[in-house]
Amino acid sequence: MVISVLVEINIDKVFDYNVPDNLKENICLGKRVLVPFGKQVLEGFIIDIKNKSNYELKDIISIVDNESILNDELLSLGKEISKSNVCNLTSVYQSMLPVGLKASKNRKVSIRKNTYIRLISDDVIEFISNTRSLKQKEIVSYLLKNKNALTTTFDSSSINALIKKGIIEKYSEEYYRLNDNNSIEDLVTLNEYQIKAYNEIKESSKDVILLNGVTGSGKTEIYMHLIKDALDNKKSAILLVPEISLTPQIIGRFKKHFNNIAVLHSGLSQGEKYDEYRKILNKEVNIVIGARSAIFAPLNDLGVIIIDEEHSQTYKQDHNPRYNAIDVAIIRGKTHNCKVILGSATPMVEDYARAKKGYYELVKLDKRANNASLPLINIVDMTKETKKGNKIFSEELLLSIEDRLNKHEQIMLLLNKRGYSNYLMCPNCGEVKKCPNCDITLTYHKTSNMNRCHYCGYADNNKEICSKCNTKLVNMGLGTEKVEEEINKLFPDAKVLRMDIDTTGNKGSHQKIIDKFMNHEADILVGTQMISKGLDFPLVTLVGVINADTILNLPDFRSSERTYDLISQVSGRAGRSNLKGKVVIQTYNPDNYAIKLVSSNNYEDFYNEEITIRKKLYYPPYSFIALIKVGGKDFNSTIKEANKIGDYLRRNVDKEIVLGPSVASLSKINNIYYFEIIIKYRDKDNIVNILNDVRKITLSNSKINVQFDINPISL
DNA sequence: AGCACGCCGACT
DNA sequence: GTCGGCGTGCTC
Repeated sequence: MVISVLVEINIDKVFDYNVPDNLKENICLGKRVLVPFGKQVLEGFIIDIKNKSNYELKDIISIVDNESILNDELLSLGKEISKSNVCNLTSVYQSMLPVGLKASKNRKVSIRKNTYIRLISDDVIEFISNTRSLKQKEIVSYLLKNKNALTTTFDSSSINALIKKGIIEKYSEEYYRLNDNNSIEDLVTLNEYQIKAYNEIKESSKDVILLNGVTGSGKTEIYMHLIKDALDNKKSAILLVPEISLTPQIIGRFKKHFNNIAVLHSGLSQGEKYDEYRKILNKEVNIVIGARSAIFAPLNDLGVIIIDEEHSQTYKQDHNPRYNAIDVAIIRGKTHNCKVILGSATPMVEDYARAKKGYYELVKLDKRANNASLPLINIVDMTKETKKGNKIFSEELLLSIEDRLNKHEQIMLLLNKRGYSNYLMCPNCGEVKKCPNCDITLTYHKTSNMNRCHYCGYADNNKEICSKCNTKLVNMGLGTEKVEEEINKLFPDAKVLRMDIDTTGNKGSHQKIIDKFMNHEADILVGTQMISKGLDFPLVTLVGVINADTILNLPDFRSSERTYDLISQVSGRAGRSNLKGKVVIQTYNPDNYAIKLVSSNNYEDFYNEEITIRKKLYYPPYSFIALIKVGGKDFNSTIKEANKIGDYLRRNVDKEIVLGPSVASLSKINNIYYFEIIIKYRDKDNIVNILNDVRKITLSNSKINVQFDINPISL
């Protein structure tokens, strides 16, 4: 017997091994095996079973698993993902699994076991009447009543004596680190709007349903009812939630109504994740709630897949394999013949377009469940404020902060940290230099002193003067740390918390900051977009967006969409209770449609504006985008290779647009130079095939490293 | 990924 | 002469 093995290292080749007779019986696709590999010993997945091979074969060493850990569905799903995302197959399989089940020779995740004792003798009654030891009598009579007992309940010498006499035996049983069996409460009944949406979902004949419900409209309750329906039909359900929203509160809400839930997210330890996953493998759960990779949960008979906050960027993995959990959900939905529900208050423009075109079902939920009013949104024109000398905070924001501090209410200040990527802006009129070809913000490169377009490679060096009003341009770039510092200066008595990548490095620190703020141990929370999602602080009555333009001016065709998303989300943080909320948005672009329309809470109008721009410039949904990144140590030879790839693509595509290569946004990392090629295309299959060819060709070129990002979430 | 092989310069 | 630098190629 010969098996094909995908070894744990990311090598783009499959290796064949011979299976010795004594192991044949337990060979199964999707199990892991231990194999000799050169001078190493590695683990790998069995991906094929056959009779012969063209190679001189070595024997496998052993079989790691008793049961397959990659079932047939995952095996073929992995192949599909590796092809459509132009990436290595091993990495796809590995990312489907928790650490404890990945192929890896140095895996160190243990199964927790409890040791028990139980009776094995038939003459127990006789033993009790004959023995003199009180302790042993106590153990035996306990076991007559209770079947088993933890070894720790009794002292070990008595236990050992009983084992020696053949009365009892020790055995061990696995247990899960996280275990809860709550009493279950009935689901809350839906209000009339929720029922209408629910019925529309149930009656739809479409595979994918976009549930567009404003914040607070009660989407979660609808999810619960859909999940219950799946369970009632003896089927299972997956619910994906952005990592950051997977708080104990939201998990608790589901556990209140359902048993048999496995939870998968990065807050768990490796062992906990391993145990949660094993609950799925052992068919002990029928609901999986988790972040991106939970889409691979090997549940059988899926009845529904729900993706909450479907516009969230976190569903796309930002390293290899760059899969998008929504795409995976749709594939799995087809295989299981179950519906995929995409929920959001601010859907991805692409998905909304698909829904409007009828590819997806569009279900709307416009009413807030608890009749809470939306906060008042004020837009402050920072060009006017700059003239008054207010650089970071506008008068209005400062006055509002002071007012809330006096009333002992809380304040959240948002500043997107990605202000890092510097751009030049006119402080007088807010003009930002854009590429004449792409309508994309130019990025200022300090080293070369040039403004560059990361899409097409356009560059100019007019960095000094605004083309509209001849004012000297300023370099934009402001961080949360600076804001915290300024607040401390201006309001020395206020207690300030800061939440960003730098203050949430340790496990649990994220939750700690949230808890502190919740307990009113601080008055002001300064943070990046991580403060914008899902948090519910009843005392927050003011939200300030320090600079709404940081995202708006990112060199990315989705920058307006993201600005709209972020501001509408953070606005939802203000006035969640009976206290009236206020939002102050500081911007140099008060007339920008994304900013204007978010203040009137009008997604539909925003969508209509955005989609015309997308159409004009042939951006998604009117095209697909593929990003090819070419990295190499030597600048000149790398650009040469990148050009070769560009030429190859231009030769092999027809109507599709190939842009670049141009210098990547991060042009040099660790002394490796990066260039980017962008393809805008319609014919998916053709491009995927060509890109897989490019990958094959470039793999043998050790001078360069080529990465593919299909439908990148940011450019 | 890790290891051998091989082709160069530097050094006791 | 020989030690060791790392670029290249191979592992069923």
